[in-house]
Parts: sequence; structure tokens; C-alpha cells
Amino acid sequence: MRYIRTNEISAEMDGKEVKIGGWLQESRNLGGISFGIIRDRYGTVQVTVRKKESPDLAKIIGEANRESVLIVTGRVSKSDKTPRGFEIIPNSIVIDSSAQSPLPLGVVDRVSAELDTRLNNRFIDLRKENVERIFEVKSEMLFATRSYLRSIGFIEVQTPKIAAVGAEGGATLFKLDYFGKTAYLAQSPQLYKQNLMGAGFDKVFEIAPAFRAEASDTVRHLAEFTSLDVEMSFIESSEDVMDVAQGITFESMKHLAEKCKPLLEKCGIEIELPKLPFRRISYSEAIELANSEGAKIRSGEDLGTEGEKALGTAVKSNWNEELYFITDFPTELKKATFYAMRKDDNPELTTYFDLDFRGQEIVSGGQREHRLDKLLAQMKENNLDPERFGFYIEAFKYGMPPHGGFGYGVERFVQKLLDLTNIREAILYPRDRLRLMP
RNA sequence: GCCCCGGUAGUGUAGUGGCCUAUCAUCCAAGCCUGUCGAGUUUGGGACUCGGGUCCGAAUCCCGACCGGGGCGCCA
Repeated sequence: MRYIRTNEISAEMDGKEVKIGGWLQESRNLGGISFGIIRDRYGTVQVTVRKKESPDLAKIIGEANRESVLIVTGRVSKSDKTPRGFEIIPNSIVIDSSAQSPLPLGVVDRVSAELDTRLNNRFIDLRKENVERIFEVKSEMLFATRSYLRSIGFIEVQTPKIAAVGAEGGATLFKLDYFGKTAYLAQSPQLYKQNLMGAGFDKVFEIAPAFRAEASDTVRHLAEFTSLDVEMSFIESSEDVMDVAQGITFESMKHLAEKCKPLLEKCGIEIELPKLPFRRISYSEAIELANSEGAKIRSGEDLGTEGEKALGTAVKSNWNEELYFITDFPTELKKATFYAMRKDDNPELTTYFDLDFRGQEIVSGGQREHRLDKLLAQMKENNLDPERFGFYIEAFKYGMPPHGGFGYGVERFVQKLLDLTNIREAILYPRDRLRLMP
């Protein structure tokens, strides 16, 4: 007999024999009757045992520790005394895999646990319905993203995660021994996806881990995160690139709002689709807006965390919007981004933008400098040796189209969308400065 | 890297030098109750991170170690 999932059973199946497997969420032992609640990823069902009729089965339910895996075969019985309108009257209950007691973490206890405790026991934490849902949302978001990008002609690629050079300096690179040579974990597919523009792959995207050895210990940083990278050729300006970042965001939200209603209901959130196009706010306007909400940022200064948050508040109160671009970043602030194209008519400004969601950066990108002489000059400003970037530079010598792209923080999007206080909740097994296990 | 803060049963907490034989909830165990569904009810169980110090006396004060949380810088 094949297993049936809890969501596949209904009151209409009254009388039918079924086999279910799941975790014993709780058992209630009353005078002459016992209830066992069996849970799988889809929900719960109640198994009801009358002690007089089945003393042996009542004993098994009573003896099984919470969270043990039970296999129950029995008959579906229509009942108006249960929330789902039916229950299972078992003819067999097997404790297939017993759970030790006490549990390191309760799945349905009426006390919360600290994130650290939860992460230390992540496999149990993930049994919680509201925790598991986060990853369903993430999965749906990536599904919608792939569908959208493919529908507008992008192909999905995979670039190396072990590399000899990083895109931005060495401070944030994880060093590793590569057959006696020094290599690094990729902090970004930046150089490779640009290289692919030279190869003629005019629209590519990649969804892959990126590694940052930043000593950033915050609720929005991870040492390993999922980077959604896009790169595209023959663009007129960074506006073309922004449209795609906007499209991914919008289509993901639309997919969730329209195709995943039960999931969103379970998450307790409602998605209000953002207006298109997303508001474009220039860097200098952003400072004024942030300052109007109490930030104290001088012109030319970086917005900083405080400024970003204040800007989010300002945009919300002025226009009731939560997704917006910050454009025209000053060259002074993007100096380290040697591949960023500066505006031809005003070299003090770059073509770079951020996409912020409720006061937090989730996307960063822009048009790249594809003209070799300018690129080399910008590398020189950063004291970077082009020799070290061999394969990257070579591609610019043999026909490189105008192009641009961005990096999109998948966990950051999920975090903001679901209003999670810590980004670690948006990744199964977070890696941060202190955590390498599990 | 810098700045703040914390570590008490399995989980989450109360506790600011003697009233601590350490609070409450959850949890666990046993009992009662034929329909629970945050079940109810009775009884019971379980903890001061480690090392040093101050003091008549330390969960409480000091030092160190280890572990963790938040903020900033930076970024996705």
C-alpha cells in the first residue's frame, strides 16, 4: 500500500483504507479515548483510538515520544468533531523511528526559542510549519524568476566558484589551497559573466552561492548567500538593466500573489503588487529624502545604514511605496568598483544603481565600462594590476559589446518580503562569521 | 575591525549581596476524565557556562576564558 500525504485525505474518502507516515506532533490521552496528531509537510491528521476497542494501539500512541516517525494504516472516518471533518481510525500503528526525549527544541511548544538554539537544531526547527514555508516562498520566487528571465530570452549559466582573483579586492575573499596554489571562493560571478558578454551570450543569469569573508555580523549579512546574477549586452543605458531587476521582483511577487495564495495565507502576509515602473530616486534626492526623516547625511557622503532606513521611511510616507531604485551613485563612492561605467557627460556620477526594498539594499548593479582604455584607467586608479585579471581583460581586446548587469540578493528579498528580522532565517543552513555547523 | 549587551532546568524566562531549599510558563513522568483540538485537572521532575577573586556570605560584585545577541562600518 502506498503512502498518502495528509493533504490528500478528505472527508469524502469516508471508509477508505489509507497509509500515512509522519511525525507524532502530540498525543492526547483522555479517559477512554486517545488522539495522535500525525504531521507531514502538508499538514496534520488526527488518529483516534478508542481504548476499549484497541487497547494495544492506545498503548503505542501513549508510549511513543513526540516527534517519532509513525506509520499508520487505517480507515478514514467522517467526523464533525474534528477540524478537518475526518479522522483516521487505525488498524495498525508502527513506531518506525523513535525520537529521543527531551527534544532539543519543541516543534509546537508554546514557548519560542532563540535563533541560535533553532539553528543548532535546524532539522527540528525546519519541521515547524512557519519555518518550512519560508523555503517554499523562496522556491516559488526562484521559479518565477527563472520563468521570467527565460521568457525574455535569458539563458541560465554556471560559472566557477573557485577562482584565482576576486572582483573586488582581497579583503572579503575566502582563501583556499588549490593543489598547492592559492585560490579563492568566488565572491561574485562578476568577471565571468562579463566575460560571457564577450563570448556573445548576450543575456545570461546565474543563481548560485557567493562567498564573502566580510567580518559583517549583522542581521542582513551571510558569509554564503544565494546570488542571482544577471548580465546583458547591447543595452542603451543602465535603465535597460534596471527594467530586468524590476521585472524579476515584480514577477516574483505577482506569481506569489496570484498562484500561491494558500501559501501566503499560511505565512500571514499579503502581497500588494508594486506600481510599475519602480520609482527612480537619484543619489542626491535620496540624501534629501533621508534627511527629511531625521538622517544627517551631507552631500557626497555615503547613505549608510541609517540613511537607507530613513530613505525607506520617507518613500513609504511620501508615496506609500516600498521598492525603489537609487540611481546616479557618485563616482567617489563607487571608486572600488573599477568596472562601473561613469557617465560620459558627467564623470562625477556613475551609471550604478541600487534597488532597495523597505530601506534595505537588495540589488546592486549598473552599466559596465566596456571600453578597454577607460577600464584600464579605472583599474589604475584602484592600483589594480591588469596582468592579474588576464582572462577578464583579454575579452575586452577582441570585441566587447556594451553591457550591464546586477547582483540580486535572494535571501535579502525573501527576508524583506516576509518581514524576517534576521536574514539567517531565509537560508537553510546559514554560514556566518561564527557558524560553520550545521 | 570598532562599540554596546547578555549567558539561570530540554525550551523560554523572573531574579541587582543574606528573604534562593531559585519564580513562572512550556516540557517531561505518573494519575483522573469517551471527543480532545493552545484540552482540563492532581501530584511529581529538572537549572545558576567554566576558572579564579572579593566577602562572614555570591545566580547577584570584580577579573579571565568560552559561547551568544544587537548596532556601526561594508555590502547582496
